[in-house]
Amino acid sequence: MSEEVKSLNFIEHIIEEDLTKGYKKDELRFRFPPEPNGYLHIGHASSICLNFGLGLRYNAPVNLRFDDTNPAKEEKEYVDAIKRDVEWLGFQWDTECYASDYFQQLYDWAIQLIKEGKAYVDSQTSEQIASQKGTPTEPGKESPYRNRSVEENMTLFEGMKNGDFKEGEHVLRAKINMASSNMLMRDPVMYRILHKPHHRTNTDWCIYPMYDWTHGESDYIEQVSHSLCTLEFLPHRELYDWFLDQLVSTNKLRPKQREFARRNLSHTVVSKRKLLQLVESGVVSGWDDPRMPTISGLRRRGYTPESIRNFADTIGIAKRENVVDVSLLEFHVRDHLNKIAPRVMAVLDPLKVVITNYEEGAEEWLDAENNPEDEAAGSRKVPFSREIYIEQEDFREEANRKFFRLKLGGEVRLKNGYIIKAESCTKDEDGNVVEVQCTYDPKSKSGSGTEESLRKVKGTLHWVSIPHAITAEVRLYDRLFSEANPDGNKEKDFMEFVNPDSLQKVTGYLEPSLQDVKVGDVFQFQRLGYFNVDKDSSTQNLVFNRTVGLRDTWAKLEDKN
RNA sequence: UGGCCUAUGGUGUAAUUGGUAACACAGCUGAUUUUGGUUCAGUCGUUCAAGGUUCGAGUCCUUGUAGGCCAACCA
Repeated sequence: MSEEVKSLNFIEHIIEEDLTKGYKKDELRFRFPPEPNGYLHIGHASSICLNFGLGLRYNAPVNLRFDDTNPAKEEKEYVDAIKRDVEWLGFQWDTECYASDYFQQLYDWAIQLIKEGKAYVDSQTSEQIASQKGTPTEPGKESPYRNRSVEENMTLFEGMKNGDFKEGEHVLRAKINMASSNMLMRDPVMYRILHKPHHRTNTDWCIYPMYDWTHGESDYIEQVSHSLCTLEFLPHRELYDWFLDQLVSTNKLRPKQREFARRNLSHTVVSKRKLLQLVESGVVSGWDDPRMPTISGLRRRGYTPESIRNFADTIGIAKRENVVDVSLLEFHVRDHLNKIAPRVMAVLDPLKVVITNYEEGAEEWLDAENNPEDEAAGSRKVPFSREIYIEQEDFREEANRKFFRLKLGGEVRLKNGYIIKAESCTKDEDGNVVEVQCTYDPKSKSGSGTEESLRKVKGTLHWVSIPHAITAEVRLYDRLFSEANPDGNKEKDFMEFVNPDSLQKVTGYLEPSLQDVKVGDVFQFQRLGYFNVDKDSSTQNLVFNRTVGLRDTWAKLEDKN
């Protein structure tokens, strides 16, 4: 296998340059640092693939670190879900880390800053502090508490830690520069009081470090060489570096933060807050609703880890604003499923066909190939009888030459079966066709090798024998949002673009081989799309999700007319 | 009216670091096909604008334009 020459993204360029400038390869270390306050989505998948991909590329360890500094929002449930998702995507972390493991070290370092006169306790309200912050165009004002003595700061900070104060009474701030053009450098808060139990440290602490005071220091503790985050953290870099400047020792590796653009996907939203809103408003059934762009939603929908990784690989990483078309994701899942999904026959919108010259009560079991892309997949038997279902849209009383399907007087092959000819049809009082009467050519059986079986007819239809069919609930999904970029509109809230028809449930008639499927099994319902077995499924009540439809050039042709 | 970031086909990303603008998806033709799927062949279309440096600019410089980020005791 020859190594394909693959171009590097800008992060890889940075690393390559660092390697030439003295970094040693075994010093490289990365991390994926989610906050456990929600489920991972496709945007995170991109970040996961970036960090773990780098780990694979450079044979470097990658930590999974939970940024758990805000007990008000974080829960163990999310920790577990995140671990499950990363593993499912196929990655292995080196060490499972928690920012909360560093609370004591962070506290000790904070004491050090206080002693060096680089941090102080501010006793104003958050409103007062905010009002002194200034604006991007005006400098801020210094707090009246900015020049407290080290002793007073020490006493107060210890009091904060010991629970002597109520929430909001004091905060610890870094003493930097209230006139900085970077708002984050205007004496940022390092600690706040929160009398809330933490999912790991319980009530050990009632002061919690802020993101900026935690993240770079955690990277430093773990000796992460390249700390990659999204572009909105770019202004934080100056502060990240300032904090590191205060405590980095020269014999240890100094982490560097670099930023990349988050990936947006068309026809959906990728923001935990907005996804939470969809869950809480009941628009979707939960974080793993198959319409959700969460990793758990995609998994339930039938996406494979390979397809998501290939997608992330293809879209790459860069610094500009982007909205990736969801059709690219769909391409990758089709691409993978085409190779692995067994083919079966299912009818979702049935029309009864009676084969008038086929003996009543007779049945035969026909050979059917499981996957033309994979000979090793073998074959199975499907039952055939006098009465079958085909799709409503596969029959028209009359149609032009472009219509390759069944029409009166026309012939069509039943997949894996016989060539049939439509002779007549019956309609209900509204004029809808309710049954088609056909004749079949007994010598045209698929694979029989007869001259008739080799005849070419233009159309091939999938079908299912009515007496043998089993039923299932089939859930058909459409895009969750009607707008390509639902959160790109300044006047309208993204919730206004929710597609009310994103879920349609129908009863499907399936070939009986589907009786014993397991949750998660994937299939191609021939000519319809890829489907998997939903977790709501039981032996009595099968439930399938449509992962994605097949490419449909016929539908496009129809749309044009 | 501050600071910072970004700008390459419809979409996403490349371009040996100043040397022929390409890859994937989408679109369109056609061939193959017992899935209007797959596969194969072909096709369409790109450097935000204006100046400048240079033998040569997507790449460097200047100015402009457009978009984004920054004023949580969130991350």
